[in-house]
Amino acid sequence: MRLIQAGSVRKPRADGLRSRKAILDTAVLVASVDGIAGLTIGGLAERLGMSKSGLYAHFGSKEELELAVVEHAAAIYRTEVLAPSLAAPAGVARLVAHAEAFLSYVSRRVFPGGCFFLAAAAEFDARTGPVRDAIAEVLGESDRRVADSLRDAVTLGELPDTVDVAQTAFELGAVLAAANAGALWTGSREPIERARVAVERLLTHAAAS
Amino acid sequence: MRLIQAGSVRKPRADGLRSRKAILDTAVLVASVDGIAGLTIGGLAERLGMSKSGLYAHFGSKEELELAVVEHAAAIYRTEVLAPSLAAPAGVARLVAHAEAFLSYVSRRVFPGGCFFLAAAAEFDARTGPVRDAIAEVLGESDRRVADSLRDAVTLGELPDTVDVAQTAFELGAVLAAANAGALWTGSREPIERARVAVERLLTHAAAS
DNA sequence: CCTACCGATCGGTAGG
DNA sequence: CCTACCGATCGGTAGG
Repeated sequence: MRLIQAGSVRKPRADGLRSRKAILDTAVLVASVDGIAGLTIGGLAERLGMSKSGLYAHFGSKEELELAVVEHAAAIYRTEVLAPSLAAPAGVARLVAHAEAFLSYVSRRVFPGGCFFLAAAAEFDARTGPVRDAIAEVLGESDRRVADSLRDAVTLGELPDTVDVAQTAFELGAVLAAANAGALWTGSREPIERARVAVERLLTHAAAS
Repeated sequence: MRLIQAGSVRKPRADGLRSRKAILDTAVLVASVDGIAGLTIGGLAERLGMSKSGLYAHFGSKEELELAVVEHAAAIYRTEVLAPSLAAPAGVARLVAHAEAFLSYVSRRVFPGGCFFLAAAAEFDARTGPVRDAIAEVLGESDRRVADSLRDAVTLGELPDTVDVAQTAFELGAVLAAANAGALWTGSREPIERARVAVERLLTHAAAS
């Protein structure tokens, strides 16, 4: 029995994991600029100075590579955006922390092609399959962080219970996505600052509703 | 002198123009779903039941085809979104007409992959060249329609002159783009309705500022 | 991790 | 508009 699929369950060596990480670091950069469909095994291998079959030693197929790339990008997104906001106190403070973390992540160009998951969502909006599902999971986590924080703010009495949580979450998400798109398209920081103003205005309006 | 580039200046026959239109109609549909980079001469030829060299009779290169596709999509966008809003009276009415025309265009799926130019902007935000420039031209026309209408509204006394035109235009654009992205991603009409609510709220806020 | 290969498809061209 | 072709590159595999 042990021999069945022995290759896929065997423990990778330390340098195997290191080279897997090196591959994914590069793949995530390429995918953020050229799109996930823009990833090619050959192109990636050349950038890394290894052969195509060297890549196939780590990922059995293109789709496995794509999934690993999305998971690698997810870990970065959680570290850069979701973790910092969770460190802030629940409610309005966490909502503001989320917006600030997201705008910082966009303007620091953590991914050179802007927010990996907004780009991926646009690329995969007409497709189905495991890659789309993995992208949806991360987008869902981010949206839930916003909606949950709004609900917490109501529970804590920071916002009135007349606030439309889903509507406010939609508008906050719209403004953050537009900051990303605008910063990429124009190359300026203006969209980032406009998003800050809009978030503040949205929260002021929610507080007065 | 007349013989130089005689081929490219000769007058196309009527059926040549008809088949060119048929090619572009199909190409625009494909590009809206798979992206402009997802267009292939071979794939397009097969869908149209013609040979690859048949396509090269109309477009000398892939980039020429891409430019023609963007221009064809631009004509549709002007007809569906920019023309209807221009028919409305200047000011707030034209602004509302623009938003309604855009949301209608998105929810009627004039392009099956959603707004052609928002998708194209995401795809080309890291590139340079004539295709990006053609996309930028259409996005600029649309943004100008919003900003001009806001300024007209101030001139007409419909909005106070304390309104921040650029900031309001940013927020309106954000909400319309989010309606497109959300409708595509979720497949529901909810983002369209949320955008309507947000536009109304934005205008109410601007009127009271 | 490698070399060496596979069939399929890419954009594009020659010649009609 | 066509057939027939070009070199390059795609994802993937055999065998080491």
